[in-house]
Amino acid sequence: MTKTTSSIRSGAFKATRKTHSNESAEDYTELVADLIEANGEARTVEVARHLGISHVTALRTIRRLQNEGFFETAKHKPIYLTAKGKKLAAYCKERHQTILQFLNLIGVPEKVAEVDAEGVEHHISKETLRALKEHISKFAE
Amino acid sequence: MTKTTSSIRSGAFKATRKTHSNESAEDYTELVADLIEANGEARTVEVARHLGISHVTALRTIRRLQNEGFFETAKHKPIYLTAKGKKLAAYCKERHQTILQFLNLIGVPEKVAEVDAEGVEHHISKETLRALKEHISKFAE
DNA sequence: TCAGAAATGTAGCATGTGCTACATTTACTG
DNA sequence: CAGTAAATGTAGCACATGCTACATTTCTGA
Repeated sequence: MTKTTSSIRSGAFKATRKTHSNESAEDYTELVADLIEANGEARTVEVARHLGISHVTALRTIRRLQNEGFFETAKHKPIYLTAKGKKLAAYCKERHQTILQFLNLIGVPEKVAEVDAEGVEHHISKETLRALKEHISKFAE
Repeated sequence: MTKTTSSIRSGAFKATRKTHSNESAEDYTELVADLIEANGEARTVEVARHLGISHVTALRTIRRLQNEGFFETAKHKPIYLTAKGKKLAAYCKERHQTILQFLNLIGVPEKVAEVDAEGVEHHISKETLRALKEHISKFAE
């Protein structure tokens, strides 16, 4: 019994780590989409302000995400979303709303729900999202 | 309207980042508890195997968590949990079970549920956990 | 128009987490 | 009890993300 009775589920941990590396893409694209909708454009300082980080960190990450094809931007210019970025932002926004709806449904206070949704959303698979939606509809009857 | 119509909710992002820094403590203590329960002791290589990472990475993190008061260990010796570590592990284990129960309840396939639970659990507040439990009981009637 | 404010950019540092390669220590087995 | 396998440890690298300090560019208003 050297193999341990608890099964080795390194797969789940690996999956979580992989998801982590996408979190910034999800947060940034969604935020940039919001800023564009609200202001017509998204600027680095605004992104930094909303995320509560320094403008330098925001700048560096925006550049990385630009290289990865989520943003289009140029020196001293605003940030725009590519098609890829828009798609991701739309998906994230909808997922975020669904999670908030669900947390609201089960009676989680609004402020707590906002924080939890922010942390949790990156780790919700399409299957779970679908299940959540169905579950919500049952109650909306 | 330079302030942006969308409210600035940097608080939620900050909270998520803070939670992130505790994720390894949660994963490691829970895993070490499982290993001790199964094998009588926890060794670095086993931790590494279960997490799907190299033993070097596991070693370094275990050391950090030892400095932070979660583990007791010594060179070439097994890893044990401090009272602080045991408390955290127990809380995490129960939370994990609750989340799995909930995902099962709404019909998420087992394998997907395992991955989602692993990713999500670190971001579930006490309030949401309580709400989840109450929600589950309603259905268990 | 031009000076100061705001935004952007660069340099350089820290921490956490991932890796491989290699060294040493411990444990097992013939 | 010696030799090898397994476990542990060290050195040194990478990347993502956080920071401050300082430089440069752009915008804005008197």
